[in-house]
Amino acid sequence: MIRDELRHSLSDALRAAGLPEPPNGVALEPGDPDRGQGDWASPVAMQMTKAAKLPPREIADRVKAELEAAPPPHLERVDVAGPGFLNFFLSPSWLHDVLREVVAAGDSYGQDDSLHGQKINLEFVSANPTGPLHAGGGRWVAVGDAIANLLVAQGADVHREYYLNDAGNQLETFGASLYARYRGEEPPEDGYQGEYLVEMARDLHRERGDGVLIAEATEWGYERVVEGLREDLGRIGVHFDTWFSERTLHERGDVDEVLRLLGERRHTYEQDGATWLQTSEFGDQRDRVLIRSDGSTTYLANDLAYHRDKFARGWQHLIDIWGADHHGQVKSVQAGMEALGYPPGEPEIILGQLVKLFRGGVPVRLSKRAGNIVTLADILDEVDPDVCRLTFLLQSIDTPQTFDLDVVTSQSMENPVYYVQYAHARIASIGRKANERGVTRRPLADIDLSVLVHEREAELLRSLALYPEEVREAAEMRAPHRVTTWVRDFAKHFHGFYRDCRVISDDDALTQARLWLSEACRIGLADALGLLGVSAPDEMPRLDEDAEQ
RNA sequence: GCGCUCGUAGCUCAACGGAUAGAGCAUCUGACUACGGAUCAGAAGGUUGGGGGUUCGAUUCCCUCCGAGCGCGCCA
Repeated sequence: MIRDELRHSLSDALRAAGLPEPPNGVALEPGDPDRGQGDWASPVAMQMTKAAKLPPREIADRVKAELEAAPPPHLERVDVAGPGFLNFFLSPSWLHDVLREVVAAGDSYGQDDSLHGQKINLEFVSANPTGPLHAGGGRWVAVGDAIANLLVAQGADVHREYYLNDAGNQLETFGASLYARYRGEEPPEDGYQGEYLVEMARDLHRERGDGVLIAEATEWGYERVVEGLREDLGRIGVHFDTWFSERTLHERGDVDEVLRLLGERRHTYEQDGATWLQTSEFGDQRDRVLIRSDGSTTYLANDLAYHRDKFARGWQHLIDIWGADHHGQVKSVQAGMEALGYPPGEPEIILGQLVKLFRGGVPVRLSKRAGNIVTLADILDEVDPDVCRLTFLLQSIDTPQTFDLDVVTSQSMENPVYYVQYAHARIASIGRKANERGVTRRPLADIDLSVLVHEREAELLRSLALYPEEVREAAEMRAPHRVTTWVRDFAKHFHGFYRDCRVISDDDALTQARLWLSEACRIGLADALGLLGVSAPDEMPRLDEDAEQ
């Protein structure tokens, strides 16, 4: 990796110049060649002004002299610019090395081992089993799966988990609503009004006839809903390793065990007939109830038992993805786990802002109970899973997403998935064309890459050089949209290259080099799309001629 | 009232504390007798909500005000 080599050279140069090294490491960033910043740039001289008690330009000059005395690979020259930036100008050969690195790594290019061997449990979606997944929930499906992919790419052992809240009174309400429909009555006022329950009741009648009891209806409906959840998730290509039933916790006495442990550790107290947990001692806004005065346990008590079980099953780090509407519970759960003796910050909670659904610019109100829902399945009926996923992965989860059904379901230019996939399909098309003409790629070791000097080619290789670091940062920040941003940018470079640089030509040497460059691009595109859970097609349907009016 | 999150081009969004804040869409102007035109190039578009502070340097960190979303139950 050229970046590491340059960092080492900088460290050596600092030492040789008798200067200390910045405590948080030598900064080195990609430069902008168009602005005369070279291929790489370091602000290290500005970082050191205080410690070295010297003006930044002078530090930079000294470091520059040392760098010239012992130049790093590919170095053509170092400039000192602006307030004291050290700008590295490299010969194009550094980019040719990038191409070789990409091809050598193959499909593992972009992978790293920063989380090597870590056993991580990632829980996401976990929508209540009282109805189908709604459209907005698709965000957690796409984001969760992509984060799992990112963690795996960093060497972690990742377990995807879905928590089924099948022990609370929500399920009872659901059962009562279904039962009411079954008997041809309206659901209770605070029950689930959704149309889907009418259909389910009809099926229940067909399968089991008359005389079904409410408990039986509830179980039948619950199983039916879970089947539906699995099916919807399967359609978008997401599979969970574990579907964990909350009931398990009660049946095994795990909740009682947690209550006993918390009491033993003297973190609980009685008040107003209820049992409270001193979560405020661990940073929560106030204490929380564990056992109600009627003797039942709260959601928090059950959740603590659940997270304790995840650790007991051998996972070293727990990550939950929650919608921002649950942010109020973050501290409570973390405080409870700390009270149980687990490390602070467990589980790690990734909060995502919610999706605002629009149709033709008009907001769509969603409520499972009111029965006015747009489901994920509805979206998948209209667009393929790739479009659905990428749309949810376009932006940071820190910002609320506006998801316009009309825009997403139209094959419009606002939908970047085609743009990116088209780049991949073009590469495959080049391969097909080469075959037709009897052109085959010779071993890379025999190819002279020095003919790759076009600015379009340089752009692609620069972008590929930064890719592994981009993936690592995306994993660290739990920010899959960074990969989306990268791949959109990369696809743009590829389309530009394709336009300006003919791959298959009469120039055999150039053809060979460009075929290998295309292969490196294919590797990058396919890997990034894979992380996002989006397919990388070799062909795409042609748009109709008259589609542009 | 308290807490969490957010505020960037007309719209949707990017930007490890780095140099002249970038893309896409929309608008306008152009481009191939070509490996797939779902393509490419250019123009225009900004007081990064306002004001302070820290820093060599702030969209980014801190404070404050304004505005938005969400949460503040012995619901889950």
